[in-house]
Amino acid sequence: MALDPEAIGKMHEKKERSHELPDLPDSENGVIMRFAPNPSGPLHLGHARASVLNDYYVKKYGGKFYYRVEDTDPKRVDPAAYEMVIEDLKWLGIGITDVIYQSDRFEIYYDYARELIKIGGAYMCTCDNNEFREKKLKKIPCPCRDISVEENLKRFEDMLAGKYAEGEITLRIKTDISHPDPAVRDFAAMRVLTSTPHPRKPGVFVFPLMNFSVVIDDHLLGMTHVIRGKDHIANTRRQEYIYNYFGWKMPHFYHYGRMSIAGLELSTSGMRKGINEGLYTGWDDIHLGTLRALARRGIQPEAVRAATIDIGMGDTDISFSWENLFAQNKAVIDAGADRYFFVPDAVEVDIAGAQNTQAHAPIYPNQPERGDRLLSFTGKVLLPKAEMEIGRMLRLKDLFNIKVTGVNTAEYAGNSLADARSSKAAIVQWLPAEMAVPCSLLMPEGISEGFCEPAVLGYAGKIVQFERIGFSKIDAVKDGKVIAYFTHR
RNA sequence: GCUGAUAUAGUGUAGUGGCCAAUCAUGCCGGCCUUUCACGCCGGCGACCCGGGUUCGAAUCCCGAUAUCAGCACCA
Repeated sequence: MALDPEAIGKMHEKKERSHELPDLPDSENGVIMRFAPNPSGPLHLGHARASVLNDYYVKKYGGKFYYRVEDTDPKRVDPAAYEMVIEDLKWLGIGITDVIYQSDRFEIYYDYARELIKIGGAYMCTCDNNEFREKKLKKIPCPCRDISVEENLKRFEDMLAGKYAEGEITLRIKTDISHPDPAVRDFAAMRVLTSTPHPRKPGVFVFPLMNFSVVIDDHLLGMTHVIRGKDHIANTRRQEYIYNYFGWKMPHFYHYGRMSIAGLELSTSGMRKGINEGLYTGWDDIHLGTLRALARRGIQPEAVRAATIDIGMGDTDISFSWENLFAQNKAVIDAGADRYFFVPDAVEVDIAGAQNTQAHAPIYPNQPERGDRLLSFTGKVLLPKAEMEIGRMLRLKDLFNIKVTGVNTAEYAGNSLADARSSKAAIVQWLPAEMAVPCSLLMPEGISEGFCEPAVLGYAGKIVQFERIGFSKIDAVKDGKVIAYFTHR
């Protein structure tokens, strides 16, 4: 079979709406990157950016992509998140090479901490946290900064032996106490935490802080490039000290700007609070920006991916636009979405003067070969209440014209489509009263109750387009009733 | 307060000194197609934050102002 290469190219052009991201340096032999979230809940749109961007380059250049679970703060671990994140990544189509749990690596961090102390790159600080902070802001070193390596090592082993209580001691990286940026001055690298047991390692009570464990792992795993949010920009500067102490090569770092989403709670803790308070039904509540909420609404991973790559990794702060995501999603789902009638806020209408007949409505107008839906007319139909203005002429789509004569009555007004056109009659969706299936359409602003075609009962889990309403994901079908989530127009 | 970053149409994005009276997508408006307010097609609307400077020439480089954001945690 001969294929026209040009035609294939065009097909791709239409499908791939997102642009190419700029090249990465030192990528000739592949890249090693990672997605390293804190397992505190399921993934949301913000995580999508981090994971998709990194994944994009690993797919582009080849190499490895680690999902590294940054569970070094037991206070911020939701055990359920371990599994949820994996599910979400799978849904998003992220190609994970390996999964690393930082909570499996405490001994490694301890070893490198000892090394760092030995080479004078870190010290064990027993100062009060607030006092240290005040000194730091005034560029004054704390007394612990000058203790000997031997004493530091002793304090370190004492810490591991449990001789210090929570908050009594901190491993600090020796940077430059008068560094112009107060954020980098002798930052903390390890601490004791006994109040919250770690879900995976209940016996551990000495925990590394992110800036320490991240450097150790990034180096050990051979990370070549790191793309992360600009909230880490100061961390990169801090981490540079550790790289330099060990003489390690730094990966290339990129920091993208902040992304806000209009009217949407994006922090995991905020969402959790809302769920606990009953404000949201769960992690997949339609009002949330979690990937599972988007999935439930009928947003496809390809659309999230395209929208994310379209945004790119610029360091400008941006406001995420639902419009752009919906446009991407529409491009993905339209061709696969069969068309059906959904009559919201339905009224039963007797139509006088019409013969019993059958309507043939195309399942997908642009592709007649997909077939028709057969809708029988026997005198009574369901119509959207909003269309029922007395005296108005309506065209029942794929059937005939009527004239509204009362709240529940209408009369036959001919078959001519041309008449309907010339009198500017609205072409409306309708249902035979006897074959209407109750259907609740959940929209962000509320639930629209109505009826849909019986065939929709067979679409559980799929997306249809309710004509004149919009795309909808059939969430559940039970007891002959349809629950649908409105996706977008 | 200190440190750093950013500033192109409603939104997102391209553009790294002349080819930019500025790209693409989305949005909006108009038209075509159509028994959906979908898809598709055609046309249109709409932007270089402000002020200096460098240069023959700046959206692109420099300085300043303003605004926004991030960090200054025993979070990530």
